[in-house]
Amino acid sequence: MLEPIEVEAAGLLTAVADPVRWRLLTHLATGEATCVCNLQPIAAVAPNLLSYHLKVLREAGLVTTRRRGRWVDYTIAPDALDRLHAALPAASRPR
Amino acid sequence: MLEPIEVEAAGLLTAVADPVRWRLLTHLATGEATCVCNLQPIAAVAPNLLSYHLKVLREAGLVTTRRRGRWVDYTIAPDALDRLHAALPAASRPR
DNA sequence: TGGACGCATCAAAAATGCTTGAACCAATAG
DNA sequence: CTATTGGTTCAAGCATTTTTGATGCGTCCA
Repeated sequence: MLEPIEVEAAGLLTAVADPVRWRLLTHLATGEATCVCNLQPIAAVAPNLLSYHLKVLREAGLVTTRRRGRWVDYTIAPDALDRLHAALPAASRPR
Repeated sequence: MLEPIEVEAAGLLTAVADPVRWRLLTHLATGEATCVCNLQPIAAVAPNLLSYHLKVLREAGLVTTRRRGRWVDYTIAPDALDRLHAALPAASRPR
């Protein structure tokens, strides 16, 4: 019996529970839009693999993208950090 | 190049990024020591599997155990929730 | 219009994590 | 002692993720 809240929580946490994605999100946490080429040295993985990890963050709703000419800028979602903190276990959660 | 802080963070988050362990920790978050037999209905998994998940939480330092007769009580670590919040990505983290 | 650049997608391989069944240990009860 | 109860550990199977190499797609520049 999997409650919706814990599926949501576990899903969000899974998205950041990876060193590469954690680094990416930590960098984006400044709020600045950053093109993939500038995220490359932060992720320190192959380009296609970086794409994969960004997709995971995107599908978790933690980042948004916007094409700018040849580049694609990634931006942290406004509520991303709040949602992550809310996803952590906490005392006296209503069941 | 994996920095210690992100290994620690990813490790902690991985430990809670599982529905069963998330439920366990959420229950323990009240601070009450609880024997495995009482955690059983919360986890809703086979006894040995519950043991496995508790071990993961234990090795992450999120819970502690104490034997009481035939039973083993699990308690959330005092700093567990703080450490989890600190493990989330945040803006302007010192590099 | 051809080529280069930035990035995404795909399928298959490798790694990791979860689950299961059985055996095992510690503590109490009979 | 022996049996039972509460938990743990182990090895193997299964599923999900992560990684890799190749290919494709949109945009810009010459």
